[in-house]
Amino acid sequence: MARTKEFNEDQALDKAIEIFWHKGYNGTSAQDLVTHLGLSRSSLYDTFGDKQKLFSKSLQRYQQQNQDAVKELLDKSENVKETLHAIFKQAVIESLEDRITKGCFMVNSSVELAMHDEDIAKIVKSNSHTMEEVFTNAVKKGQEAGHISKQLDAKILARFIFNNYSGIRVLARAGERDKQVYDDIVKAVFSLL
Amino acid sequence: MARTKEFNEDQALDKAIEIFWHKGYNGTSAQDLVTHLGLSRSSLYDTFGDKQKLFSKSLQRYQQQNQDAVKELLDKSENVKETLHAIFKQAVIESLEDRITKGCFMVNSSVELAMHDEDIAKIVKSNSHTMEEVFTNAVKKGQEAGHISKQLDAKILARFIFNNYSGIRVLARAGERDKQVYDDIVKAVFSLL
DNA sequence: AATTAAACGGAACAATCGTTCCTGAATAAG
DNA sequence: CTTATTCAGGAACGATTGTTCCGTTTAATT
Repeated sequence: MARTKEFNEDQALDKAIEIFWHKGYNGTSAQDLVTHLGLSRSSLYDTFGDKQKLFSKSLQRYQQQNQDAVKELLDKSENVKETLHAIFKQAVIESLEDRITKGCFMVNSSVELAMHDEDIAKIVKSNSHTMEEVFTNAVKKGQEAGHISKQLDAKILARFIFNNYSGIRVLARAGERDKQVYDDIVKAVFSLL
Repeated sequence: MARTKEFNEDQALDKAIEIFWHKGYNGTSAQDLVTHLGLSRSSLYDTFGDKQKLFSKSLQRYQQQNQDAVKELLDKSENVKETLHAIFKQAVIESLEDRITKGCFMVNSSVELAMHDEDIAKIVKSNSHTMEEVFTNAVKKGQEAGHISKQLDAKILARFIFNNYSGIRVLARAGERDKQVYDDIVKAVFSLL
């Protein structure tokens, strides 16, 4: 029989996420991928098809990783407002720590490709939909527990939260390094919850 | 002496804004520019230098056009909160009307290029700085007139407003066509002012 | 009318793009 | 040992990229 695969496909995908995230789709060349993933050109194309498919798979994997993390945090949480606050604080920390500011892979891809690539558009929409659902359920839970104001519907607040999350990631991608700017936004957002 | 210019440089820049806005920097080829601007390759390069310089000039022109419009609206306004609301409503309308969803040229460029091109990064930062100033002054004015809550500092609210504006433009770029989503966000934002 | 500088169309440039293909070595199971 | 499959490496593909150059046309000034 044949030789077994020597590299882990998921690990390779993680490397692909890194470089696509950093450089974007159009900014990443085939040579970049070969160098960064540590695979030969042939292995790369045999395994993933072409650049577009590799990108699509990378974005899907990124989506799942992030959604799972957020969903688990909120499901487990006994004080949803605090957990949401922690999620935002973490986003701020990442935005400031990251020497090469990458923002959010989903936001970046959405801006660069969603209107030109139907596959990517589908992923972006699926992500928005799921995140809205996750946030809505979380807000409902928080409202029932008395941690979050009932002045606005859960869905409205969920969309509001998601919108500010996107905005913060754009700020990060733009290279904002002043912590006070992020903190001010977070403060304003959570004064509404 | 020499022949006079037959095309209007600013009109050509407006055409450049259109196509760069739609396709992004990397997505726009030299041929795209020749076709869309209606200039010959040689005239284009003689006039604007190279692609990067043309992009940079386009973005600067876009920035000035938008800043001037917003600044004038807010300076003239007698009820800043209502004017801000109108600005957001207008952004929503544009997001929904635009058959080819373009989002915001500044946000798009920021995400695509700010971390890889110092010239663009400078323009983005200058834009953020100016918009923050414009919004801060507007909020102050609204707070003094009693139209906007004084619970949060003007600068905090200004950054908060700007962040949600960015978020909405990302939504638009991602192809969101459900008016309710935008309206919900605007409702939440203005419930805080 | 002669001069001069700009605008033009289009050919041509080298470089890079994503992708395919080939060779030979490596490694597993039969 | 044979066979099957995957690996790496690199040559090569045509297409497209951004850019330059050149010869011609155009029009304002002297």
